[in-house]
Amino acid sequence: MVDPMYRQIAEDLRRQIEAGELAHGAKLRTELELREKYNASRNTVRDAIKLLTTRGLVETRPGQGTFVVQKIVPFITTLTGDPGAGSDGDIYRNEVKATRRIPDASVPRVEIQQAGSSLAEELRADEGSTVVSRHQERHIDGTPWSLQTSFYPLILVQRGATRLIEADDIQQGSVEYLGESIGIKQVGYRDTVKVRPPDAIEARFFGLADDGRVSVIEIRRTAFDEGGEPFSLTVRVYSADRNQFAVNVGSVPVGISEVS
Amino acid sequence: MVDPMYRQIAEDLRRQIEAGELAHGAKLRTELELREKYNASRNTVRDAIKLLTTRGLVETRPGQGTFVVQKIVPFITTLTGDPGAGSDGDIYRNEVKATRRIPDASVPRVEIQQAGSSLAEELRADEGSTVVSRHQERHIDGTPWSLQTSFYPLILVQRGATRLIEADDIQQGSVEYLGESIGIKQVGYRDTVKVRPPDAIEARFFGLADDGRVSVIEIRRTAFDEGGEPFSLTVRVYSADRNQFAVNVGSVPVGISEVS
DNA sequence: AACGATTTGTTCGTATGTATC
DNA sequence: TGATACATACGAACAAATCGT
Repeated sequence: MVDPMYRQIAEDLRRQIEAGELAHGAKLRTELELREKYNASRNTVRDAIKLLTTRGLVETRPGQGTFVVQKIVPFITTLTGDPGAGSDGDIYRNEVKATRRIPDASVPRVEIQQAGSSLAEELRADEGSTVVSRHQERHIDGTPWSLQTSFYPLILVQRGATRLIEADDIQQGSVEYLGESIGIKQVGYRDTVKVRPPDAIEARFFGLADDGRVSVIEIRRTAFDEGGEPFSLTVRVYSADRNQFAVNVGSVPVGISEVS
Repeated sequence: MVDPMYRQIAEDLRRQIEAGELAHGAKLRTELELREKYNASRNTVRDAIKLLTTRGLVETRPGQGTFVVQKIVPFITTLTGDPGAGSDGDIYRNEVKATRRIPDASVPRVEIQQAGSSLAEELRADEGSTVVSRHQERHIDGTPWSLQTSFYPLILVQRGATRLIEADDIQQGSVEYLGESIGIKQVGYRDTVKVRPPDAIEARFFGLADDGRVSVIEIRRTAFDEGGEPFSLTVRVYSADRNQFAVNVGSVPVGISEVS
């Protein structure tokens, strides 16, 4: 009937945090002290703390102690925008500029690959057909923000969009570049949003605990040309605890403030 | 230099799962068997399994064993739609109908509350002003799908939209009802998407482990009238492991298939 | 730079409770 | 009811990270 002891301890600590008795950033008592206070073993206290860490309430630092997590100011990205832009770094630049933060995108890592079944389906290409992938790490204010990989059918390069296979940032934005170089016009795009645990690379890049506690948000953007055919796929991955997303439909007043 | 043993064990099990040596739904060896295989203590084996659980790879069932998680077919909800509709149950009905699943919404729980600072700001009302809240549990095919709470300023009821305070489903959709009853026209809406750990109520409703392993997705939809003023806020919460969301901008071909 | 004190991280062994078959 | 398997709890020891002296 009664909860296990480690849950009771966790609940008591949670209550103290919610009630403000333990402020953000404050240090909890040490495991030895809590062990005495609750008259439990150190392992049981540790189980309670582990529960709170998976719930995102506290974090432990070896050699220092356990601390109530700081409140993070989320970064908001608007997914809806100009149907003819925004497939690559455009939204990135606009959003970052608007909020006066300092952006930084790494030099693209360009690879030539064969499309797997999933990628081929999303680009409506044949499985095994050749694609160009451009991978970038993106930061804001020096902290990791997102990992981005864009895929383009190699045919676009053969038709003249040769800069796609150069390891340079396409400053004007890839959508504009494709329009100017080979006349592809983007008339729309579709984003799919999904939440999943991070893989090892993502955990390291975002500085997340590698125990899958914090999720990442994956947004896949498929861009369509005038014929309704997809010509690029951009996959962006964000840390779920620092990012929010907005979707505006119809007429929406500007300057909606951020919510907690 | 080397990883702790429980991580090595977890890594070995993960590799087996990824490689398909352990199929979806397959039962792992018992903790005692794994203890012998890896020459470790049972507690260490349990630490390894715990790591895989938080990563969403396996689940344990008392008295039965540990199993590789089944692949879940995600349910996709499109956030972009008609600017003049979709604030309440409309999208719900449309989406569910289109995919031939069986929807079921509970009778609304209607409450009269005072707006807190956050809610007041989102509705651009005064803090402490009175609002109507309508809360519903929504299922698909009999399984829990989302928790939904809509907030309306009480002034709308006083102006004649009296059905807002009746504990009946508004079959025609609240947006249409507000238009017909008191002439409020929705010209747009804004969704904000955020990921967070579930609270106790959400964990129980979605059947999630109550240790915060699986996140929930919270979508707050603010609806705006012709004057650009917000007149309703709908908060929907989904389980992050079974749901994805789509955003269409511009001209996008229909019938994009679901991705894994 | 070195050292000791403090604090969390890992690993073991053991015992008992609870859920399932 | 008994057997099996996971859940909880205790105690102990050593390792590793951090900090102040």
